[in-house]
Amino acid sequence: MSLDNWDEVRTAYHVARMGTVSGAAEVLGVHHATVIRHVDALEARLGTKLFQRHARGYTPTEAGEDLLQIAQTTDDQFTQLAGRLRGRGNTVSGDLVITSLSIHSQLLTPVLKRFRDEHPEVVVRYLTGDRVFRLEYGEAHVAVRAGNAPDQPDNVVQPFIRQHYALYATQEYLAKHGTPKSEEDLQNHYFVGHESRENRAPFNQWLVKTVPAERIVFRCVESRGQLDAILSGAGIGFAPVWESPVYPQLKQVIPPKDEWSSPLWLVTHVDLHRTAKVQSFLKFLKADARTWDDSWGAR
Amino acid sequence: MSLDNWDEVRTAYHVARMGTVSGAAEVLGVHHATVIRHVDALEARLGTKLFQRHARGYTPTEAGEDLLQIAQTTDDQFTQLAGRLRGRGNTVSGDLVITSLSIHSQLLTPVLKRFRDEHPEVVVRYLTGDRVFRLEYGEAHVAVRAGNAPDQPDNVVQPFIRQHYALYATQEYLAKHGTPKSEEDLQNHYFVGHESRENRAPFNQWLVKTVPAERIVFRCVESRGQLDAILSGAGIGFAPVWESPVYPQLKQVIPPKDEWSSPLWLVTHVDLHRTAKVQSFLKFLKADARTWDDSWGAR
DNA sequence: TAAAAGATGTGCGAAAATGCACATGGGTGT
DNA sequence: ACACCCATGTGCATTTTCGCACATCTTTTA
Repeated sequence: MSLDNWDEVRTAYHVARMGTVSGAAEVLGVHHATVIRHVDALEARLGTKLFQRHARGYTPTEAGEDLLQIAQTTDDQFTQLAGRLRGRGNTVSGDLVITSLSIHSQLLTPVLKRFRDEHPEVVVRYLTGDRVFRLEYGEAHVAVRAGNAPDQPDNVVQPFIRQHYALYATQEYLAKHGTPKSEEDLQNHYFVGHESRENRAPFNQWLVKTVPAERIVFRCVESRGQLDAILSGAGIGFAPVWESPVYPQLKQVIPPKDEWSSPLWLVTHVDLHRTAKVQSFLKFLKADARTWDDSWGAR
Repeated sequence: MSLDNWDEVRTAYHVARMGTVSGAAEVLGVHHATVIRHVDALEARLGTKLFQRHARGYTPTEAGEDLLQIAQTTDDQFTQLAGRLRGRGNTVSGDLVITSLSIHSQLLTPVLKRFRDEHPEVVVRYLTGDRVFRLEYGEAHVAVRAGNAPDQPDNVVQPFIRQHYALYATQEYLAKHGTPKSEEDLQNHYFVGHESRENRAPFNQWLVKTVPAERIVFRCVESRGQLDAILSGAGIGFAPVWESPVYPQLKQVIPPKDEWSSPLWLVTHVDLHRTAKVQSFLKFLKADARTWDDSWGAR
């Protein structure tokens, strides 16, 4: 059995430090009767006299000196802790956890790097993966989500950018199968697509609707896998327009259409949305994003 | 401003450890509503979210993790402290502080040494000096006092031994001035006595009454000084009978009288009197004292 | 799919802790 | 020696805190 009342320890600590009940009461901002009762209760619980009572005040016994020393370090540590925690609320430091689908890694990583350049005391943790990291469990501060606007109750959702898609193929593929002359001509080509026809991405819906199923010859669940398939010359497929500059071998077969694009959302948990760290990052991210549209020629 | 409510920290600590409010409430033995209110109050005071709330429980934020670590060590230290303090009440260990006048040092030191042999985990601190160390201020556990029975309200007083005094002189003095044949013959000798005629020691009162003032030629305040004066051959004087074996050059001029003797008292503060350590020492001391009377031939 | 289990969160009555006033008692200084 | 000052200690009224019951929501299981 351990000490189950830390406030009484704190009271006894101040009594030992001050030497008098009255002095401790003043420091603690409580009535001296409260201090007496705390000390009495603590001594009764421990079965040990902590103080020698006399007319000049309370003198710590051996046990009281022992407690004084322990509680002194505790008080120091708590003071430091309170300083850290209070400061943390209004400073941009510590971990900044961002999450998104793997496909957005190349888009976000440079921004994260630049943000860290401006805030060196921040440790960026960028979580990507198949599963969606949940803000409710404190797994991330900010999430970048695609598709329809999320409507989780405790999430703060902001529109980020529209993600424009176009149809790409490699030079190698086009040399072998020719370049589609028109959209009708697409029916004679081979495609890389999503494994499931049910996928809600707008360009996937368009593909399913436009092209015969047997022409979608390479299907992946992961966007990254689809990109790899296109890069290997397996067929024509969708890729974000911002990704094409990275792969010179990709040729744009059909330019982006508005109906293919899907919005990206910035999502934060309501508890963390107001913190300086998150606000600072969101502001930085949106400012940075404004420069993207120009360089890609996307709206 | 620091953390002024350690119990709330303790509550938050258990929440962080358990991961759920309900779990923490069970461990703490309180209602889960209390836990929620503690955490809310602590977060409000700190201005920082400590936990991410969700349907599965409370997940610590960065700040919560920080608090968890600090409070973990605090809990460990308090547990150890409680163990030490609880044990101390019933075991014979730690400091044992004894005080007496300097004159009793040679009497008590051997007993203290033997007591420590039986209780090696005890550290004996033997305070002697001119001033009386006060039990009320926790300066000592046990005091050996001479004279009338002390009647301080918070002190537990027990009779110890009677201290028998006799008149001594050195061989050298007796060779020079002769040995008193009778008590009347004392008037022709020289004496070592207390500086003040008012001193309440019974043998001093007897001396003042029996011997002309001009025959008390060497006067000291300290008993030790008087003994040194006798040893130097300055005159005849009183010394405790138990001290004579230590100094072979001392010769007993007149054997002890009951009216010269003064009682010694064992005094303890009421708060410490019941502790095992003090009780153990008192018992040991009284048992040891029973052997003294025999060897000194005193009653 | 529906129900059961377990978690958080809130209004209200009960209980406990607190503050206040006053008594007591020793220490200090004139 | 006396009075004043400061500190401890206690009964009582008040404020605060706690526990209970119930509502709500999510996850899991039948």
